[in-house]
Amino acid sequence: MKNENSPGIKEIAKLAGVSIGTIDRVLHNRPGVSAKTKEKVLEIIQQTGYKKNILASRLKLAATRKIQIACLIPEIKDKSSYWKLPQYGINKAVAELKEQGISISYYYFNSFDPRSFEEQSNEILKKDFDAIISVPFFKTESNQFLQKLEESEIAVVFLDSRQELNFKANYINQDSFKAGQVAGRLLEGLLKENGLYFVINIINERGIQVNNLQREQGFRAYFQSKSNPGKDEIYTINLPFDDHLDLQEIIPKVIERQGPKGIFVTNARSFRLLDLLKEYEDTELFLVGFDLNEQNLAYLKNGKIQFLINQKPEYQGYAAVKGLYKYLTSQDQTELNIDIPVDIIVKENAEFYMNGHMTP
Amino acid sequence: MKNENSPGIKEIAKLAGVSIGTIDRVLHNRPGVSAKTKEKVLEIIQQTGYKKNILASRLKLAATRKIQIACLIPEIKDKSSYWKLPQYGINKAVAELKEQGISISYYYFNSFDPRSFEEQSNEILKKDFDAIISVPFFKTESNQFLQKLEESEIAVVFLDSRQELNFKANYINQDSFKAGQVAGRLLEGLLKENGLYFVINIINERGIQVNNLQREQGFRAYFQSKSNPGKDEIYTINLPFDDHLDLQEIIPKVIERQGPKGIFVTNARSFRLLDLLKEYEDTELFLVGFDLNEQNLAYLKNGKIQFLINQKPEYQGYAAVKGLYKYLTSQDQTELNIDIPVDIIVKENAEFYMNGHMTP
DNA sequence: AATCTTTTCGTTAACGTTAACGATTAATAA
DNA sequence: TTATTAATCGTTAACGTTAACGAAAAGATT
Repeated sequence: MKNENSPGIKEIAKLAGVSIGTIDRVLHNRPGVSAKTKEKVLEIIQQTGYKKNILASRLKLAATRKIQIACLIPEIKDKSSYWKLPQYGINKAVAELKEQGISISYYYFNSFDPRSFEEQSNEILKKDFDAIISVPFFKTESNQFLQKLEESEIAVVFLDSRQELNFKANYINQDSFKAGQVAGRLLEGLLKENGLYFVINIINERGIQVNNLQREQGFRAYFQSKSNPGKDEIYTINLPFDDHLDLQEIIPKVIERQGPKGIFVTNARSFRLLDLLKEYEDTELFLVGFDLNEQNLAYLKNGKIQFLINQKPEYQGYAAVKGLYKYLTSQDQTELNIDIPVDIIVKENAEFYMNGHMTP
Repeated sequence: MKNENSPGIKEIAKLAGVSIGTIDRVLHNRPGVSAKTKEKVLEIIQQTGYKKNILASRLKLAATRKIQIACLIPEIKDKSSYWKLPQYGINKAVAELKEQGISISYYYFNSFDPRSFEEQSNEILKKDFDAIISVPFFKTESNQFLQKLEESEIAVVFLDSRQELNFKANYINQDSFKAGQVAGRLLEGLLKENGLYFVINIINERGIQVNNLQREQGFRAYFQSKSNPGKDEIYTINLPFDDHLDLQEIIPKVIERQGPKGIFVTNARSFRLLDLLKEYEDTELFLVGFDLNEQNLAYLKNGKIQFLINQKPEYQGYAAVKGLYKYLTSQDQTELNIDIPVDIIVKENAEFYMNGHMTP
């Protein structure tokens, strides 16, 4: 059962009339080989289509120097923090790649404080990491970080959200605009023509997040693209969230309107809204929200939330590590940019997507 | 950056006071080691939690004997055959595992002829395969096949559908009952109370397929579980499909009824139905179907189909190979049984799921 | 021309596992 | 007892890649 295997370094050496040491030097761009022989070797590599055996390579390297990845994400304050989810996926991927020689180091920043991001990113730069997984929360600070990383040729993958930065980076995240469009489609199906809609942005002291804004834009774009646009009413309500939500604004605008209403909450906190709307249970609300946290799932189960959109945070982390491994071992960058599908969750299919199910 | 690596075979040998050859014999259950030393070695393996390095193992073994997988699926007649999709995923996984030493051999049967399944499965049994990927289309023939495979301890993974067989096997497929429930939920959202529904089973000469039946059952179960069951009307129509669909039955029952109607087509052929209903365009139909074939997607795009359910056929094949590899190299069976999520597809998120997107 | 640098290259020992091949000891037969 | 066979075990070379080490050749310096 011996097969015509792809050529190894030994075959290349024989064909080029040199030793495997020289081939290795060419492959790794190390000095100590004359221009002439280098050219010859590269030609043979081209012709034969030599591909290094990652198995053998990692077997050797895992014992000497691990692939070191740093992960810089927001602090995980409580047990149900969103950021536990990508971390779960990252840890899973690292565990799977354990014997390939890989290590992960976590750094945390305060998501209300750009300076903490800067401090932590500087800590990372002091070390000798091969790649970074992070989140483009703060525009200027992310740009600074990217600039320094570009100089030292360290790969970066951003999770969760995307914004225009001055340096190219890799993104594994959901297209929030498209997610907003999907939300529009789903609510329209429930309300039909001439619907009444409310986009609820739950904002913090730093204002609205880029993800949420893009979701709203997508939502509105969906209704604009209808054959009879303008027949629907869409209102945006920005609710500040510090300790608690203040419903002063929402009560007259939403509750006191007649007929069915479509509510689109652009972040993970739709459950907060519903917690406070308990006393208005007779209002006919249709709600689409984001993320499969415990509270949202409870409302999905009892029918207060019709649809949830999942952005597969666990898989984002998982895919980032796997993608980086592939890139660092094979120079294959294709898996570092993933447009996460807009998963639609209803009561009946919710279980599949919980507990960090890692299937596509 | 040298790390406390998990112990290798050499450490075990030293601790047990024997040579690595003996350890290897114990690990592979090969003869030539006395009961006493075997016991001792096993104890050390227990204590240290030794795990073999798959990297090194496959590096060695890939050169001598490949992992050989046979895949027995229905014939692929035309370019848009459903069975091209799992095959795509299988080939992708095999390509990724190429240097690990793996090979795939395809066998095809005629899905209308159980005897062709039997013949092909006998062909497979003549060879020396390590594992089988197939489809439990024919109950008695699948049972026969499983029995013979069990004797020779060959692993089996069934894709696509599930039915009760006399021998245990692994399944990577979507729970069709749950998919039917989801379809019920989606159509109900569009029709609201007291809806009028039609379940369309498109059947062939061998009768209704098990998947389709389970989907119908799930659909009906959904409406049974409503708080006010019995208010909805649900009719089942079995349409024979040989060369073409005959709409004689469907016209009076569906088209001539007043008001909006929900249509649930339990297989991939919803486009066939719509092809024939072109002349009745003014009827208010809401349609949920299965599978992202080209024709269904076209109807999704132009709004004739509201929702499609995706069963990720490419991923099923992909996961089968990856799961088998993990099982055959690490005795880890956990990835051989996957309950594929019921992906809900609308016009706005369809693109993510096309072209065999392999992300969870 | 002889010595010293520098450049260029081949040799070799690992990484951890596998399995063929011998070597040693124990068990049986003569 | 000695010869023969069987059971038990250690040694070794390989899988393909990596990189340290040192040898040889070429170049520069007195």
